[in-house]
Amino acid sequence: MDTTVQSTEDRIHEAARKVFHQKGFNGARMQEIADLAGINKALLHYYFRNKESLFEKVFNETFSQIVSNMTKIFLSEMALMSKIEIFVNFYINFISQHSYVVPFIINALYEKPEQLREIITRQNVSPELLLEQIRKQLKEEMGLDIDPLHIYVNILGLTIFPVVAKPLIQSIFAISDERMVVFFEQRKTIVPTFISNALKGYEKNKSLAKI
Amino acid sequence: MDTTVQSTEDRIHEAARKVFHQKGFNGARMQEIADLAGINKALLHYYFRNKESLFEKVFNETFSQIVSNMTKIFLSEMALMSKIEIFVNFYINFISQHSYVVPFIINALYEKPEQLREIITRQNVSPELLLEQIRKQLKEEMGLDIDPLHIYVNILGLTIFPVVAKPLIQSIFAISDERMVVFFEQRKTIVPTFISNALKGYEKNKSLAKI
DNA sequence: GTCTATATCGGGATAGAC
DNA sequence: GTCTATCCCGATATAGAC
Repeated sequence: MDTTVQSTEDRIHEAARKVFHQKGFNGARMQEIADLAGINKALLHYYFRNKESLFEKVFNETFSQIVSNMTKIFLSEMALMSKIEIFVNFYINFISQHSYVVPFIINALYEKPEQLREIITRQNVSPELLLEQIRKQLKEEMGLDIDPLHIYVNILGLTIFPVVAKPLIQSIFAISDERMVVFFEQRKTIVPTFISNALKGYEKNKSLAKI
Repeated sequence: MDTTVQSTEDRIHEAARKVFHQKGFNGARMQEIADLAGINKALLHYYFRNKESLFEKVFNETFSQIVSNMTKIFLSEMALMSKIEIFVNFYINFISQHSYVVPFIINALYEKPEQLREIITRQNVSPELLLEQIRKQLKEEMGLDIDPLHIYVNILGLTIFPVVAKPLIQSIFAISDERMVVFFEQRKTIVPTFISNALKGYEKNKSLAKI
């Protein structure tokens, strides 16, 4: 018995993930998913009633993966700047390898906001812990009373935006694929340095730090 | 003669912009565009051969608007930090009012990279000037030899990402619409300060500034 | 569980009258 | 230029045999 052979359901699931990630709900074709899974369309509907339910499954899984990746490093026990370094490194690698994931989530949230909103709330994410942890570390390690949400969003923006907007940046600045690889490698050190500099700036100018 | 009444072509054009921006190419329906323009589908095809050509028109216009907004402030004659302040202020307002525009462009570039790539190159954007200008100002006003592309991308990421990812952030952190408005108002001052701090950090640590 | 065949419908595009 | 009617394909979904 060959355990490397996945069950049909798993193959469908994997194929659906790939196609939905790349094409989005509207762009995805059930035929393409079936082909990729090595089955026919009828069998898709045998396992999943319809396209919607298959999509929801993929969205749920992907969303929780994203959130988990975005939060778990910051919930660990390390110095804040170490967390930032690790996060930036990890995330640039992760999104480079799965460049479709974040646009997929963002796009999905624009395509069907109301349906997905409730799906998300059902996932009981607990971001309060995360923000509280960051607030505590900003205070204790750097003496800063800054809104942790802004700092966290800054970290995300500096890390995620360039990867997501890669096609846009590449088009505007006419950058080759090879130079883009170098560019993202550089960012693994540039971004943490940039953030570190910014936070140190607040330290010696604490009258402005209170936001 | 009422000059406030647009020509049919203009009404189609405006309707197409709205629908494509919100739904993307695959999500958009010719019927919806026709309804919004107050005409029927046949007339759409009379003015524009097919969906593709109508989309291209919208994409072209939107893309050049985005690029123009992204670059013109930095090509003017002001201190770099003033430019950054103005840019962040302007862009947070602009994207908040047109929240679909950036996702539209990014999504479009993922949906049909090869077709759009050539359309973009035809627009002869000149980003070299922009980067050269930023490099010059970093050097002359702050004594920094930093890659201007990274700094520029940082500015974009800090400004644009939170607006684009607004639905995501709002879902994860369970933030009300009202608090989001406040959040973006705060960012108009927080982001320039953050950037200013970061750049000042390079100044007094120039051994690390060379990237 | 898996297949082939088919129903059904939505949506882009065209024909042709006015 | 603008309309109604219609074509036609592609895509989701289902029926039913094996």
